[in-house]
Amino acid sequence: MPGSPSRGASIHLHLLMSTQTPNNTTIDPAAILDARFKDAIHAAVPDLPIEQIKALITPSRQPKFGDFQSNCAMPIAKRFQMAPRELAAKIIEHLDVASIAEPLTQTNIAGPGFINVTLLPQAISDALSAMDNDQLGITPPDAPPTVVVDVCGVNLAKQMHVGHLRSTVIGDAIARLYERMGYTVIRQSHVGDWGLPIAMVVEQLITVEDQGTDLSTLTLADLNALYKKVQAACKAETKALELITKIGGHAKAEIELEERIADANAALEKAKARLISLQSGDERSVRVWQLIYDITMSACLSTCKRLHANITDEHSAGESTYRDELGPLVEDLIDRKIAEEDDGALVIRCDGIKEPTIIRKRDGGFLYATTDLAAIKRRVGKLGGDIVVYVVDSRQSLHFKQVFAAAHKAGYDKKTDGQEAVLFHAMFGTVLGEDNKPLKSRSGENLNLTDLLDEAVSRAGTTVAEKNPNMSESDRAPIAEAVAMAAVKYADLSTERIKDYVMNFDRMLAFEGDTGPYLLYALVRVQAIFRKATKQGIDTSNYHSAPFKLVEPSEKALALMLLRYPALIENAGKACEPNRLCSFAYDLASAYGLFYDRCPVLKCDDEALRNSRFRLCDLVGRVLGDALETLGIPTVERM
RNA sequence: GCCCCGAUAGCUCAGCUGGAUAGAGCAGCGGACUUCUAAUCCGCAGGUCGAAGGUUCGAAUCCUUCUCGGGGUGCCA
Repeated sequence: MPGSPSRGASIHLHLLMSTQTPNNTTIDPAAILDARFKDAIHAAVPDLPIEQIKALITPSRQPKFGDFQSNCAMPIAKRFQMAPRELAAKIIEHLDVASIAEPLTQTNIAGPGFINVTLLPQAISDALSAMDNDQLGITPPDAPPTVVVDVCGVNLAKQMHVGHLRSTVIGDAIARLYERMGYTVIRQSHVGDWGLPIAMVVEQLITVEDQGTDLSTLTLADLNALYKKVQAACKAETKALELITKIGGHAKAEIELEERIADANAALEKAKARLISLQSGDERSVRVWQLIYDITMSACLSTCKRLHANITDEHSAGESTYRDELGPLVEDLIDRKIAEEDDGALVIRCDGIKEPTIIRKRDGGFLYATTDLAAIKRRVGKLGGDIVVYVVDSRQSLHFKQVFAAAHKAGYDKKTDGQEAVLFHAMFGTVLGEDNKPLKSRSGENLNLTDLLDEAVSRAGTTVAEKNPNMSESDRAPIAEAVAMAAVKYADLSTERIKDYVMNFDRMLAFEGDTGPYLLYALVRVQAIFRKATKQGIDTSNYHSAPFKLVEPSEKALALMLLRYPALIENAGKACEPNRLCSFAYDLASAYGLFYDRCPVLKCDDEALRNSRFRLCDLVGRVLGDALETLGIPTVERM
């Protein structure tokens, strides 16, 4: 599809049509208003086809305009050459919102034709009561689609760095959002565990083992150092040689370079030979490879666990697991004339994409596009994915555009029932250094993920100790850990994922303002009220069924905020944008902050009002807790 | 060359299908703790939404051109 939007908002449209059934039992005032306005518009403008009617209901920006507004009158008036305010009046005449909103009159029409609606307090209370259940008002679809989420994607013999943080944290959050919506979610970590770079490391390890080194004590840090070393050793500096030869004169330098290049080429040849022995199942090669795999995955999965990311061994589907599928897959593509030979290589050409997708090199080797095609085939055909989301660096955008198109051409995006899966690259921005340049792993010192997390915990520990001088060290440690993870993860999740990301310790580990710790703190304050109540002997057994009484503006604002939760989860999930949920969580916490300041709970003399506030606090705590859980951010009971 | 992405307050960022006076946080200034946890709350100040055109009742948002920055671009992953 030429000119298709690269932003993900509309990716699931066809899916929505097929799986989403309108919920008639909704209590969400915004949804009710939407339905009622559509009816009224239809009555007022019968010529407008029903499927084109949009009620355009949005929360009002300012309290003086009421709680919600409909912006429907202006575009319709434009289309039918009517006066918008007159049309608005006509819509109001046909509008039946008596059960949930204050009666609408001419004074509700403002500006060019906005229709302002103020909800009845009872309607807000009823809606809150209705959402006060285990699901917090979120209803799963009747036939839940299956979503495969490509996350994490670590490489063997390499420590996780900040780029993996993004894929892991954002990917896990997207998976959690889908799970929260009731979809079936399958996480897949496409581990880079195959190919020449790994063979280089295997070759090197076998060499040092022959020299007497005990491999059983190796750590991931050792492997990482080794990886860099062999990468450098195999890199032939042919360009430098050309340059020196061109300038001429430096005979000695020229000879040195030639020697180095010869060494590099020799190392490369040995690595290639090792790759072949590895691929053919040579016992020793495989044993060393397995050792590298185990060391890497053990370290990375424990980092995932520490990050509170639900990525485990069962989610790992390394490139090596596709090795036996690549040959047959390529044969299939040749047989069906989807792939063609070009200059010795095998390529797939797709309409609208200039660059062909190379799936087999001239020397017969396969490439990462080949593996990714096999992955799509497995994820759609075998795992039954209706949606496959790739949470990968934006620099891979052309690659995925090619692979998706190639998969489509080959029909690998068709499920067994013939339905086409939605393939979506949920790209995220490059991690930049303080100098605004991409952090390259080559130049990278001190930016591996474990160091970052340790630093975060250390800083959090200092703050926790300051705030809780009387708390024991053993009590402080888990709090510091949770606060640190909340800070790091929220910093990563709260910005628009497509934008480049400037790596900044102070910002990432800040504990004040719009941060993860702020959200934890808000939750702690909710919970503290109930603890204190018990301590003071205040009865909290009756609030669960207490009617909501929304007296103060701040508690009404808090209530309206809560009601937005179910729709927000759905929108954030379908767009694969966890940052929207972050915004919501922050807004909710802020609304609670104001409520907390303005509305005493324990000291409230009116028992009915006190119970209402208890119930409101309880609901805030559960929604905020649910939002944090959906983001994958750990919580604490005190801090 | 071609393709993709970005540009909003001093700094870091929000801004959902075009809506009313563009919002937060940090930094700055001024207030609020014998009070449900002050990791908090309130107020002040801070803007030519990169530039110029266009579309219309209405544009940070859509279209065109341009500037700057980043990335990618046939045999690495």
